Amino acid sequence: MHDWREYDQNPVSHSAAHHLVAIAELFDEYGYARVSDVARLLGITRGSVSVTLKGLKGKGLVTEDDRRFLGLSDEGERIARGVMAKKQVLKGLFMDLLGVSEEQADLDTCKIEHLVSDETAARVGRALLFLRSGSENATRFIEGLREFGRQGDAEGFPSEEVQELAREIARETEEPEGSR
Amino acid sequence: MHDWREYDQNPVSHSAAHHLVAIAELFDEYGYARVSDVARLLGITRGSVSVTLKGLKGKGLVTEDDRRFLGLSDEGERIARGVMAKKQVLKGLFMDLLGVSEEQADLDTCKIEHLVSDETAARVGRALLFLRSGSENATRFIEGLREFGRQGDAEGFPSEEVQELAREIARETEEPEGSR
DNA sequence: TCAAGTTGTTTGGGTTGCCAAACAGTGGCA
DNA sequence: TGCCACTGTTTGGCAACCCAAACAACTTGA
Repeated sequence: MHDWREYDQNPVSHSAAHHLVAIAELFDEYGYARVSDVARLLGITRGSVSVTLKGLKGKGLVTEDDRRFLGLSDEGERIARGVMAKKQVLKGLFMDLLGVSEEQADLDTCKIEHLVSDETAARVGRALLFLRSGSENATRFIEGLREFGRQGDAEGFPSEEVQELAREIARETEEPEGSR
Repeated sequence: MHDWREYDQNPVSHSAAHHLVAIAELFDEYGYARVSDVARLLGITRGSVSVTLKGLKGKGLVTEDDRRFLGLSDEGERIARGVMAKKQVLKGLFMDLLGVSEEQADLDTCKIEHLVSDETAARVGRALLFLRSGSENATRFIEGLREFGRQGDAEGFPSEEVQELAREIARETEEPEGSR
């Protein structure tokens, strides 16, 4: 169906995404962002940030002031906002719908935020808006799920129950051979 | 809250996970797996597989026959089954709950399957089981969501609507500074 | 004013994971 | 028997990323 290595064929790498988001966040909070600030926020050295940003400037995603203040181009801004929005909606999905703790949701979304497609993220957003619309259907669903969740075997992963479910889904979608 | 670079502090790398899953899938389908088979399935050279598997053998995840047939140790098997199950439940979540196309769901899950925590994956599994339990709440929710989904602006990502939602979630969870 | 701290850059090193190419071993088959 | 196809391994290269360390160019405060 497609090549499994598409995982790193994204518009920007995980690293680059974090650099862009860091600049956006620093700008939002302090009104400016410098190499050192980005390095501190990301927990890496100034040298690494300096090199990475050189590349991002080359790609036209990051700009630099005459006073060494960093900024984002329109495209860089768009990417950063997209990644930030994806993280938030995924976090909302995990917490509000699935009942995952905030700590865990944060860990999970941090890893996948930049990998999820726009389409899927948009749908997650819609689902979340629906969930928050106060619809009768939505609230009852959540209640039902919470109740249901307390029943199953909560031991480890994957539980036998979940493995059976996984096999079932695999049979249904009938992945053609060689797709991964 | 935690270091953003945890993204690559996983028990096994994305690459290693795919090698293990490939062996499991080949074994399921043909009853055996060799270096060449894995290479063909993953679309990389035999040399690369040879080197990677040397490492996985060293970690005790992969075994080798006297006839050069590959196998998985208990731990390797556990990891492979876990990743495969995660992929399937996430795919189910995206398709059945969010209405994402199979093609897109496949692309998305392929990228994140090995990154999602056991806890979150288990909860996704429970939600999916609930969805398939035929519960009145579940089916009504899906219907309501489908209807709701047709209303919003479907232009690009992130739409203004979704960005607003993201900001809202961010305000609620109130991420402490320096968490990324 | 001048020493001390901060800033951004450069350089050499290390890791992971891929490829291409060269080898060597094995099996079939004419 | 000898050739061809296939298998698995090794080697040198390359591209991302990271760090540590050394620099030069500022601020800044006593």
